[in-house]
Amino acid sequence: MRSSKTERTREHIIAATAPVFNRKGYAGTSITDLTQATKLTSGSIYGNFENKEEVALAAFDFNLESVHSVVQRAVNKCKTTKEKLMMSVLAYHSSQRLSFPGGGCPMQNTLTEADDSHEGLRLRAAQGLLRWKKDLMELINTGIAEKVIVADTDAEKIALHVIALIEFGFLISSATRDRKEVDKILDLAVGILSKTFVA
Amino acid sequence: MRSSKTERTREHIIAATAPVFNRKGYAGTSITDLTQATKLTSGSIYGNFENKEEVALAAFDFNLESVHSVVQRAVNKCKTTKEKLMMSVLAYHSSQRLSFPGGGCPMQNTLTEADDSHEGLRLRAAQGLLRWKKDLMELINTGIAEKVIVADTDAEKIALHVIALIEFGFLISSATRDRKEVDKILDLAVGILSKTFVA
DNA sequence: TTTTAAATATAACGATCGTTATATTTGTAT
DNA sequence: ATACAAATATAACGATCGTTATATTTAAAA
Repeated sequence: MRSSKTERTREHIIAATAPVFNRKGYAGTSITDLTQATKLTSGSIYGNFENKEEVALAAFDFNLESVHSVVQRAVNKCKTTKEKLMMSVLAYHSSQRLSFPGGGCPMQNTLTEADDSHEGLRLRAAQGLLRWKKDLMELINTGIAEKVIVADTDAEKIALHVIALIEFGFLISSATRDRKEVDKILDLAVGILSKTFVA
Repeated sequence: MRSSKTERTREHIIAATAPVFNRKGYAGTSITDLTQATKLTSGSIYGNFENKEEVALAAFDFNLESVHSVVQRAVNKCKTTKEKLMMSVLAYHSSQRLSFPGGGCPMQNTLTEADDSHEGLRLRAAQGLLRWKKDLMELINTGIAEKVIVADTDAEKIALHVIALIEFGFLISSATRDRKEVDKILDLAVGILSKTFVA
């Protein structure tokens, strides 16, 4: 029988190191960083993971799921498709103050670091982007079916446009360290969405 | 007299290491990477730079200037303000095949890596973003003065919107490794710009 | 409670990290 | 051509890198 203690230790390592990886990147994170974040020794970490990369992959999944579930929870509280779509953007608004992992968007962080090296990480991040796009497109297409979004809307275009602006929100947040700047960008995304709504 | 040989060596180091830093990041680039890229020894590099960070800062400036000058050259070939604005986006189009430094947008790479650590790099990248925004805003405001852009256009909003989409173009390029995906995003930026033009 | 296997800690490995002291080569000015 | 200073190479430094072998502790099964 697989010990439940083992499972919990593994998940403790992932949860504790995920924000470190997101802040310092794969190359910038050392095993010592992992032992400090987990209060465990390197032997213990290597007893639960094959190597640093395996921890990084699990940490990335954890970070991506963190963002996704936080947004999804906010979206699921909304009743109408229109409200859900709006919340898909507004969840990132500073007024929401939802608990995203520190250090920006894990997807963007990973895609910019793992250009050629770290192919495993790059693939996972790319898949995350596709899922995000798919989720938004499904919401948009539902809206079209419900006739609350104009029929000839290009769902993929709108989805990518919205994602682009949210990602830039993360970027400008790193640059300015000013929450309000993010909100200005998100307003643009709201504007893009609003234009697809039937009058 | 400051030897011209010295100057040239310094610039050789910068030019040779700039693409390495852009691809592998600051933490991911080692002194050995620098000696291999320059065909020099570590002693020679430390004879011309105080430490790794100083090389990285110079390399970042070089990368940013590379992108900026390539785009600026294309923009300056255009006659009208409208054409210049369009070229500010289309310069990134895959059909242009201009020589950007490999590894994506140096500004985005640096801002995502240097969240808390590497404050010097972060500040430089933030300044680069501000300059880019300013350049675009000036172009837009010129267009307004010339009455080719509608008077109540919010220059800052449009500039940020365009930058956001171009940056996402770099990101999606890392994710999909497909040039055509970038062009789809740039088309959105063209659309944003077009809507500001007077009929 | 005893046995036993798994989880964790300890301690070390060779390799590479960024950096520097020193030797050698090179270019420049006389 | 010689002397001298600057540029570069050589070689090493201590520190830390990621990883592993081994010892110790812990928890589950009997």
